[in-house]
Parts: sequence; structure tokens; C-alpha cells
Amino acid sequence: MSKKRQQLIDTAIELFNEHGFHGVGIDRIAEVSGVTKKTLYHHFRSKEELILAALKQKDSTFRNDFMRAVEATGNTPHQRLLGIFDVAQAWFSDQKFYGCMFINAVGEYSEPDTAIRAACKSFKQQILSYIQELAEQADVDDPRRVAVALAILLEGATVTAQVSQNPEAAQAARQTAEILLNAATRKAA
Amino acid sequence: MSKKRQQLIDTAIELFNEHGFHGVGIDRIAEVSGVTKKTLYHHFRSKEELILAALKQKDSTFRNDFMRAVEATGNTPHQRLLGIFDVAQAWFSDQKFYGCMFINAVGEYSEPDTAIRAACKSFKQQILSYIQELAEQADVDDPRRVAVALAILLEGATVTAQVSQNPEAAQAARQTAEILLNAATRKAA
DNA sequence: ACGATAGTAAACCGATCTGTTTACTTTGAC
DNA sequence: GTCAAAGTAAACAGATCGGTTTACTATCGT
Repeated sequence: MSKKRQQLIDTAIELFNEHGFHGVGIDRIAEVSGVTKKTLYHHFRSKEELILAALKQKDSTFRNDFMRAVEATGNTPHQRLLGIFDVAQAWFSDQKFYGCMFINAVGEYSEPDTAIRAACKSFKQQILSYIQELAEQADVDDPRRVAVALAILLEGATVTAQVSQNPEAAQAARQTAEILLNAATRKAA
Repeated sequence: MSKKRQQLIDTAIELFNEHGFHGVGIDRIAEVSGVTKKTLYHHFRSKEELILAALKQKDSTFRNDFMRAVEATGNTPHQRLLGIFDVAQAWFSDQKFYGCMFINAVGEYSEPDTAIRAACKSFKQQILSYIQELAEQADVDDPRRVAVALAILLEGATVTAQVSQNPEAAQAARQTAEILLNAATRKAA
């Protein structure tokens, strides 16, 4: 992949996160990337294609970073399920935390059965799958149910931190996750 | 308040929810409202003022409807705390459910210390206050903590339902809320 | 009946939007 | 060294953006 193409995607991610998708024009993305519009349209047929490329890249890098970070929080699946929320807190504390790009995208593109919506849905499903794997390894009752609940807690902490500008939402979610995990492992003991 | 003004706000809420704030122009809002731009600018000094008026109205009507609906789910504070999620599920099931307008707004306007951000933050704080009141009435341990956790569950269910187009996220959140409330009332028993 | 308020209709402003075009230059693989 | 791909620079196009202006009309309380 060419460097210019990569630069455009990186710039697009930054600007879209900060100002929303409709709030950033193609001219600005090209300008900030240090590239002409011609070059931009050489790599992407349309703004929507650039958006999709940005989402796809975010999907890939975020999940990769997220999983690595979660796995660094402990060696047992149980520790890692809770570690999710410590990783989240670090994410929320970033100077440039603008919430989840995929949630923000759905806020602007509500029409169902579009490529953008599909990308967002897919991202969330994959995060859920990862949590479910951890839950299965942790040997909880009904790992699917537990994973869905933990995913909801993660989403809730994310938007709460975003709107209220308070990264500690992650710890509140973590405490709830602990109670949930206790309840889901008690029977197995 | 004039009818035209009200019509403009109602139209703005609908269109902003569907296409985002940057995704809808003043011309379109005026046109759909059956009103000229002159009239629009007679009632609102700028697009941002219209956005703020729309947010303010949504804040008022949503919280009002929400509280009434929650109180209709049961007579005890405990029932009502859980009723939150039944009310949420009904909301998510609406044909025209586009997620929480305030979350969506923050996704487009990230700059802190702006009127729009303040409106969103305020809305969330007021919802939290309401939940906290119910928690206090329900005589749980640490009602603040419980309320924060329930608010996070509600936010999480909202965005999950929005992105995944699955209103049942509300029931998953409700089940987690039940576990949380059990844990928070056990000691008091 | 008068005058302010709220309204219509439509042109206009400069800026920005997505996307294209023309003309020319750099770069890198074979 | 050549030739195509990738690049620059900049103008252009038609639409739409937020917002203003002009000219005129309907409504309504006093």
C-alpha cells in the first residue's frame, strides 16, 4: 500500500473522529495529508470509499491493540475479562479520545443495509466474539450471556466517558463486571 | 411559542436524528417544515441556536416521557429500577429509533466547553440523578454507585441496540441490573 | 384602524461541498 | 533508459452550505 494512501486514511481517521464524517470535507483531508485532491481520488473513488477504508483500518488496528492490551492485564481469562475495563480506562484517558468511531458513524448514517452500517455492526460483533471467547475460557455459566452483558458494560462506559468526559466510568463498569462474573461462576464452584 | 417555531424544532429533531447534525442543512429543515428561511432565521439566530433548541426540547420531552413510562412499570422503586430497561426496550423497538440524540451530538461536536456539549452532559447528569433517586428510594447500598452502574447499562444497551439493530440488548442489560441490585440489597437484608 | 409581529417568495452572497479536468513532473520497476 | 504509475498545481463544475436582503402580505392585539 502506498504511503500517500496510508497517510490519507490516517488523516481521515483523525479528522472524522474529531469533527464527524459530514463535518470534514475531502479538501481538508487532502490538505492536511499534504496531498492533492487528484491523488486522493486516485486512491479512493469517492468520499464514502475513504470512509469505508478508514473504518476498515480502525477495525483492524483497534481490535489488534485492544486484544494485546487485554492479554497484558493478566494470565487468566477471568483477569482478562476484568482487564478489558482497565484497558478501556487507559483509552478513555487519552487526550484524543473521541468515543468509539463506529458508534459515532452510526449516529450520522442511520440508513440500514449500507456498507457503513455493515462495517460498524461487524466491528461490534467481532469485539463481542472476542469477549465471548474469554468468557468460555473463564468457564462461566452461559458464556454468551455473560459476554453480551460485558459488551454492553463496555459500550456504556465508552459513551459515558465520552459524554461526561470522565474516564472513571470504566471503573464503575469494572465493578459491575466483577459482580456479574461472581454470579456467573458461583454455581460452577 | 409560535406554531412555526415548534414545527421547525420538531422537524429539526427528526432530521438531525436521521442524518446527523452536519448532514442536514438549514434549507432542508425550512423546506420540510413548510417555512421559508427568513422565518427560520426570525426564530433562530443561527443553525447552532436551532440545534440547541432541538436538544433542549428533546431533553425535556424525553426525560418527561421516560420518567412517566418508568413509573408506570411498577409501584416499588425496585420494580421501577428494572422497569427502566423495559421502557428502553420499547424505545429501541420504535421504527424511528436512531439512538440517543445527545450521544450522537457529542460524536459530531467533540470540542469541550461548548453549549452543545454542555447540553448533552446536562441531559446525562439529569438522567443519572433520576436513577439515583430511585436507587435511594430502593434503599440499596451506595445508591450513587448503583445508579452510575445502571446508567452505564442503559447507555450500553442504547448504543448496542442502535448499532446492532437489536432491541433485546435491553433485556440483557436488565438481567445484569437484577444481579447488581441483588448484590446491592443482600447486605441490607 | 393602526402598527407591530410573523409570514411568503425569491434572489443574492461568499464559502464550501464532492468530484473532474488539464497540463505538467516525479519516481521507480523492468 | 524508458514508460507507466503516482504525483503536483490549479482551475473548473454544479450543488449545497449558512446566512442576508428586498419586497410584499397576512394576522392580531389594542
